[in-house]
Formats: sequence, structure tokens, C-alpha cells
Amino acid sequence: MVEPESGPTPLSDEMKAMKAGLLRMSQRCEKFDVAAVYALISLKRMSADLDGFVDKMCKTFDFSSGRLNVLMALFSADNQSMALSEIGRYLVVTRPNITGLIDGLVSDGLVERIDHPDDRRLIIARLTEHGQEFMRWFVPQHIANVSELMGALNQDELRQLAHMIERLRERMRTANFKPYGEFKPESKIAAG
Amino acid sequence: MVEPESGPTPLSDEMKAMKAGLLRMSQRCEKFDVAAVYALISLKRMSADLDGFVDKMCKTFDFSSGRLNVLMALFSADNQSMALSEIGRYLVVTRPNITGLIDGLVSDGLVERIDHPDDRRLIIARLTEHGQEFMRWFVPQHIANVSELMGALNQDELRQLAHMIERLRERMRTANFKPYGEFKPESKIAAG
DNA sequence: CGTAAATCATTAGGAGGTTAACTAATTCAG
DNA sequence: CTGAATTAGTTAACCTCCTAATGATTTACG
Repeated sequence: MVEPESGPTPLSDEMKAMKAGLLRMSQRCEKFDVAAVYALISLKRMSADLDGFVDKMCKTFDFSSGRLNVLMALFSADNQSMALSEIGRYLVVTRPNITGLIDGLVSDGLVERIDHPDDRRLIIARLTEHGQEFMRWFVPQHIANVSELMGALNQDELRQLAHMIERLRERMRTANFKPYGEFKPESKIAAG
Repeated sequence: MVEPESGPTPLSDEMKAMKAGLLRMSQRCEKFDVAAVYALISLKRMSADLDGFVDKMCKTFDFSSGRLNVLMALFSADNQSMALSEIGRYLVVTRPNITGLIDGLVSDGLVERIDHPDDRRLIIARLTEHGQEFMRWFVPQHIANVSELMGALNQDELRQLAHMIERLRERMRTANFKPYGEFKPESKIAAG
């Protein structure tokens, strides 16, 4: 039989190996903050899992998580419609990306492009009747699954989590991180 | 002047708009768990910020976060060397990806490929002398920045965070999520 | 043994995102 | 009013990762 090529295997003790590696590395460097690095890696791993989770949910239909995000944004908007650039800002995604996503949704018949009446630079994306119907059907199921997932934490913990994340993001914006200087190797080889 | 095309703008009140949108959406669906969805989106946003953070750090040199991960894995390994597939398992990344990353690192002179003496299927990647020198110079600076970031949380909070993440990931593995049925629109249009 | 199954690295091709560059429309300064 | 700067949407080129498929090697087992 051909190899299933199952992709990244979500091993349960994967994080133990990680920790062991970090400990080894910490012996090679002074002042190696294992806890900080471990937390950062944990976050990245979870976010990768999260992407896989949502992608799997989306793959039932032919659309990707990017498309879902656009649909959600429109569904949550006042008139089920937003300007394309507005969507980009809302989802923190570049405009060329939005263009492509809308293209797909339009050809699926879920969204329509409308010229803005006042500002002729703007193009409005709006859920079609079909798109709205779909979202009314889809969203509750999706939310149920998200709740099932986040139900691993109680309300208090959810609040704590959100708060910690808020502080981390704030720190990312404001802290002054030191740029790396230029690497001047002492040995013979110079970097390509 | 040409548009700077600054990309996704990390607005500070971006999350307020998000929350407002979620509230609007919750009025359109019954049993809409705003807290859960908000927490999930927070996580995804932070992880995106995190990627940007690391990418910016890496961009000082010409390498990407994928390359950095490989270098870190090798640096943390016993003989500064690992089999390619081993790296893939360690980083939870597919083997074709590792092949490409190693290609780049080899042509940068940081890593070398070595045939495994016993198992001729295996290829070992090892930090070159130059690569080791680079990592001894690079890693402490990088860790310092990571510590600066994670310093937004104290040791206790870091532990809590790691624990919550552990539970979320566990839930993702074990919980039984409901697959979506097939969408049967009631109106005239059928999805493309 | 000797054949089937599994594992390894690589290649080719595709999905999803980015930056850079371009045109059109609007806003702002003088 | 007019010219410069900004904002929108699109296109093209690229990057990073993925899946699928292939050839080489090793392991499992009848």
C-alpha cells in the first residue's frame, strides 16, 4: 500500500520532546528562558492545530477558512454588506487577498459586488439572498462546534485567557525589541 | 508619493469592532456563544501577530521562520544533527517542506547533508562550524527578545497559559465535533 | 529466503497568503 | 481651480507550506 502521507502527526508527547530539546539548548546558552520559549512554542502549536480544526470544518464545503472569514464578516455587518477594503481592515488581511476571496464567493453565488453610490472608488460586497440563507443554516452549527471546543475552559478561564492575550499583544506593540546586529563570523567561511 | 501599502494594520481597537460584530451576529442566531468565538478569534489574532513578530526578527537576515525553526531544532539536538524526517516530526512539518528548508540552509553554508552510515534511506542534516558559530551568536539575542515579549506575563501566568493550551489541544483531539450536513437551499438558486 | 508493506527523500503541482506596481477616483493645499 | 497626495481595487510575481506521486531502501512475515 502506498504511504498515506498523513502529514504532521499530532503526537501527544510531542511537547515533551520539545521541552527536552529546550533544556539541552539552555545548557548551551546562558540566560536561556525556557519557560518563555516554551510558552511561545505552545501558542504557535495550538494555533496550527486551530487552523487545522477550522480548515477541516470548512472542507465539508469547497471553501477555505479565508472565505469563511469573509462570509462571517459580511454576516455580522449591518446590511450584510461591507466595502472590500473595510473587510480587509476588519479581518486584518491585505486587499489583494480580499479581491481573490470575493471572486470565489461571487462565482459561488454567495456574494455580489455592488458599486458604491457616492464614492466610485469603493466596491461593496453583499451577501446574496442565497448567501444569507446559507449563513443562517451554517453559522449555528459552526458556533456549536466552536463552543464544544472552547468548552474545555470555563467562563472564568476564558476571561483570563483573553486578558493574557490582550497583554501579550499590547507588549508586542509597545515593547522595544533589540534588532540583531550584523553577524561577523570569526572563522574562515563567509555567509553565502 | 506611492502608497506605502503597509499591509494589515494592527489597530488597537480592532477587537472592539470585532466584539460589536459578534454581538450583531448573535442577535441573528440563537444560542450564539459570543465568549467562545471571541476567545477563538483572539487566539488566532495573537498567533498572527506572533508570526509577524518572529518574521520581523528573522528578516534581518534573509531567512524565514521555517528556516529558523530548523536551525533551532538542530542546535538543540545532541550532535547538532538530526535526520531530515526526524526534524519534520519534531517541528510538526511535512518532509517535502524540510527538504526545501534544508536546501536553502545548505546553500547558505549553515547546514550540511550527510549520508547516514547504517540506514541508507536517511540523510542527516548537521550544523556546519559556521552554522554553530552563527547560532551561538544569534540565539541569546533572540531569546532575549522572546523573554521581553513573554515578560508581559509572570511565571504563574505562563504556567496557567500553558495549561489552558494543553487542555484546548487535548479537547481538539478528543471531542466529537459534528460534521455539517448538506445544505439544501429553499430558494430558487442552487450553489454553483 | 523473497515478496509485501513501510519509511525516506525528493519532485511536481496547487492553495493561500504576501508585496510591488498600476489605474481610477477622491481629498487636500495653495 | 489645479496639481499633489491618498485611497480603492486589481493584477502579476513570489513565498511558504501543503498533498500526491516516485524511486530507493529497509523491515516484516510467510
